[in-house]
Amino acid sequence: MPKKVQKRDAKASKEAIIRHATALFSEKGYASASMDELAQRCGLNKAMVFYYFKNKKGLYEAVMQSVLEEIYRVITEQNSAHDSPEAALRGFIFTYARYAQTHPYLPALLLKELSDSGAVVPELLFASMRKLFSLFSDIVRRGQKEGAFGEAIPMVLYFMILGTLNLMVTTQPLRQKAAKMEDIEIDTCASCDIDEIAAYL
Amino acid sequence: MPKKVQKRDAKASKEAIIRHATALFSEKGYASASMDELAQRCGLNKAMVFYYFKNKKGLYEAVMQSVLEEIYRVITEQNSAHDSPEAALRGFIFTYARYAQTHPYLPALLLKELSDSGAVVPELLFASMRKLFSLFSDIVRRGQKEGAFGEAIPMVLYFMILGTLNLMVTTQPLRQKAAKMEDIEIDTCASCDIDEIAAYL
DNA sequence: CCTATAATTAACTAACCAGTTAGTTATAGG
DNA sequence: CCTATAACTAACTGGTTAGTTAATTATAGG
Repeated sequence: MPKKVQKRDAKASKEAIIRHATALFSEKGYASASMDELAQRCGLNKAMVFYYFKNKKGLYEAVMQSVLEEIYRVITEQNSAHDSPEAALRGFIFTYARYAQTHPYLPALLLKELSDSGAVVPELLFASMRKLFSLFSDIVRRGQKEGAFGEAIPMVLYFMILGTLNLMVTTQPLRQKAAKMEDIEIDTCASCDIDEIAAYL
Repeated sequence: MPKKVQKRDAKASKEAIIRHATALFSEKGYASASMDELAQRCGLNKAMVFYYFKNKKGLYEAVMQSVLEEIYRVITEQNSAHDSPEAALRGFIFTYARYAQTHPYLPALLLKELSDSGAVVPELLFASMRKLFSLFSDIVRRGQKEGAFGEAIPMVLYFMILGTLNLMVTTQPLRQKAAKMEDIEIDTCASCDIDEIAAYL
C-alpha cells in the first residue's frame, strides 16, 4: 500500500477545512457562516479550525487566497499561447466564464467581497484583483496599440466582464425558477452568455 | 406654528428606522446588521423596531421595497418623454448611474441580494427586478424592431449594465485608495463611466 | 520500545443577538 | 378634565457564536 490509512493527517484535515469553508462562505456569506457548522461538515472538532487558522478571519483569508490564486493560475495557464490580442481577450473571457460556471463559489465570494469594497480582507482582495486586472489591462492596451480594439477604459471593461459573468452565474437559480413559472423566455444559459459577450467586444 | 414639536411621532420614528436601517444594511449586510446598533443610531428603544416591523426580516423587506420602488419611480419619471429607443436606453442607463452614484446604498444592497440569489427576500427581489427588467426589455425589443440595436439578449445586456454600474460604484473607495498609492491611472470617475457605457451600445 | 510532539477532543466562557414582556407615559378625541 | 389607546421604555430570555483551555491520543524518529 502506498500510504497507510491514518487516523491523523494534518494536510488532509487542513484541506478539508479549506474546501468546506469555501463552500460554506460562498453559500452563507462571512457573517452567517458558523464555525460549528463548518466543523460538523468537515467531521472535525471545531477547535481544529482555530488550531490551523487562528481565527475566522484568518480562515476566510486563506479561502479567498486559495480561490483567487486558483482562478489566476487557470487563466494564465490556459491562455499563454494566444498571439493576437483578440484571441487573448476572448480566451480570458471564456476561461473565466467556464471556470465561474463550474465553480460557482467564485462569483458568490467575489461579488460578496466587492459589494462591501472588501470589508473583510481589503488588502488581499485588492492585491489579487490587481494581478488579474493587470493581465487584462495588458491585453486591452496591446489591442489598442495594434488598432484592433478602439478606445475603451480597461477598468470599466474589466468590471463589465466580471460584473456580467458573475451576475449571470449567481442569478442562475433565480432565473431558472422564473423561467418555470413564466411564459416569456427569461432564462439564458451560461454558454450562450459567453458567446454573446465575446461578440460585443 | 404648523406643528407642535412632539415627544411622540409615529411617522417620524418609522421613517427614521427605515432610513437608518437602509444605511446599516448596506454597510454591514443583513446578517451583520445589529438591531441594537440600529436602535442606537435612531435614538429609539430597540423594541420600537419590533413594534413597527415585526422582525428583522420584516424590516429588511420594508427597506428593500422602499429602495426598489424608489429607483423604479425615478427611472420611469425621468424617462417618460423619450421617443427613440436609443434615447430611452441612454436615459435608462444615465438615470440609473446617477442615482446609484448619489445613493450608494442601492448598489450595495442590490449586489448583496443578487450575490445570494435573493437569500433573504427572493420573492420581493424577484418581483421588483422583473418590473425594472421588463421596462428595459421593452426598450431593447423596440430598438431591435426598428433596426437600431442589432441582436442582443436583453437579459444579458441588463445584467451587463447593472453589473458594471453597481460594481463601479461599490468599488469606488477601493479604487480611490489604489489611485493614491499607485503610479498608473486606475481610478475612473463615475461620470466618465456613464458616457463610456452608453457609447458601447 | 520510548518519548517528544503534533493532532485531536470535550467542555467551557463571555459576548452578542433577535425577540419578548410587562409596565409607563404622552396625546388625541370626547 | 378624563380616558382609551398609541407610543414608548427597561429589563429580561433563550439561543447562538467565536474563541479558549486543559487534557488525551496517535505517530514519527531515535
